Amino acid sequence: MSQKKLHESLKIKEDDRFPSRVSGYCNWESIRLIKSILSPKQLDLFRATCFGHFLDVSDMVLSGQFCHHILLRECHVRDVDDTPSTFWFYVGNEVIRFSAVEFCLVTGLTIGDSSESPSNISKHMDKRLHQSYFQDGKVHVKVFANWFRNLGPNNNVNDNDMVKLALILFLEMTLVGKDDRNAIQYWALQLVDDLDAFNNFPWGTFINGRTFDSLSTCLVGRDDKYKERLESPAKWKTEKYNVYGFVTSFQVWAIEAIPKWAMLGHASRVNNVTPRILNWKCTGTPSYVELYDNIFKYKNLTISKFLVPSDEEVTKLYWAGIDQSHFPIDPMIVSPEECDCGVDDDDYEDDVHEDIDNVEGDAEKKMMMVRMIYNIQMLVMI
DNA sequence: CTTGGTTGTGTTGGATTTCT
DNA sequence: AGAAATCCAACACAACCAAG
Repeated sequence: MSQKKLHESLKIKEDDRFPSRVSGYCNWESIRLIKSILSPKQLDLFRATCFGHFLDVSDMVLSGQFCHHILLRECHVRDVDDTPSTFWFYVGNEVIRFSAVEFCLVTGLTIGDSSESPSNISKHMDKRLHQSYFQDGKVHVKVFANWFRNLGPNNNVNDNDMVKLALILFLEMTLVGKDDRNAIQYWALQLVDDLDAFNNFPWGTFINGRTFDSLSTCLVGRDDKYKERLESPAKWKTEKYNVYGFVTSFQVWAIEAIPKWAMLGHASRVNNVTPRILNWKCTGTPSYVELYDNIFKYKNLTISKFLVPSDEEVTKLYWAGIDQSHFPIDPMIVSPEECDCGVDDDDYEDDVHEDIDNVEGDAEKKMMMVRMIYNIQMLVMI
């Protein structure tokens, strides 16, 4: 992969990189709450669900600056046929990939068919939980969390319901990661009443999609905004954005992709199990400049281009939905001329279609090559 | 020790988008 | 069109740290 091309494909040019404050709505207080309120028996039941392993996640402090540095290095890429959306970041002198593969290996959440909309799935289910605990009224995340907190450890909610409500609490506060003034997703409260259906739901696809949407839009247009702001008389010069969704998955992936982060002491390996989110404790929140000086300015940085599942991981249920041939091991770099920057929305669709028509043959060939190389690499690794 | 800068976090008004 | 849901961003504040 030519460095020059990679450089040109950056969504934000090197000279336009800007400092910013970053926060996420992914709140791990849910796990602390659940641990303090559920009985040992209820915790065992929770542990057996699709979110059970998250009980063992260590401290997860978000380093907004670390995430920001990576997001600043996003490349323009072309999606290949039905390829699920994939990020490529130009870090050091190479690219690193964040796709559903990485999300899956980090979180242990299943990737699967999500053709049917979630609210449709639970349409026919009754609203028993909603009615018995909230009289079918509005339930905002904050209200729900407070209600849960006030239950205390000695409540009279039965074991099964307690586990179901805890699942929703974790889903809303941590995985979905949104403003806590928003309402919880009522369809999830219906779905959870059928635990089997809930456990089999492709949460990985759902949460990854949400996280991807937020990560891919949070920087759009912000470099220009930053410049404007610097020149304006506004008192408030700092750029700031919030990331929705499950940012922790992005950070833990980044820790594995850029080993220097852990070497500098910002994260420490506490385990060697699956999924990988259980292996890391995150404590460091170094500044933007410090990160540049110690990590991002280096061109010979050691990185992991993409995550490769271990022998153990390929046997896991959550891995079953992944078809690796759908995930290119090299980005389909798009040059600035082909990118959508500065193109009006109306014209954009047509432009894209033209582009695809022009390069379809090449893209096909390239993908075949990519898949071949990938298969060979996989064989070598095994 | 103080000071000033940077960070994450919490709270909030209000703008924007989506739903009905 | 109007309401509800969702998101943006302006603060305030405490913890931390490095320089003076």
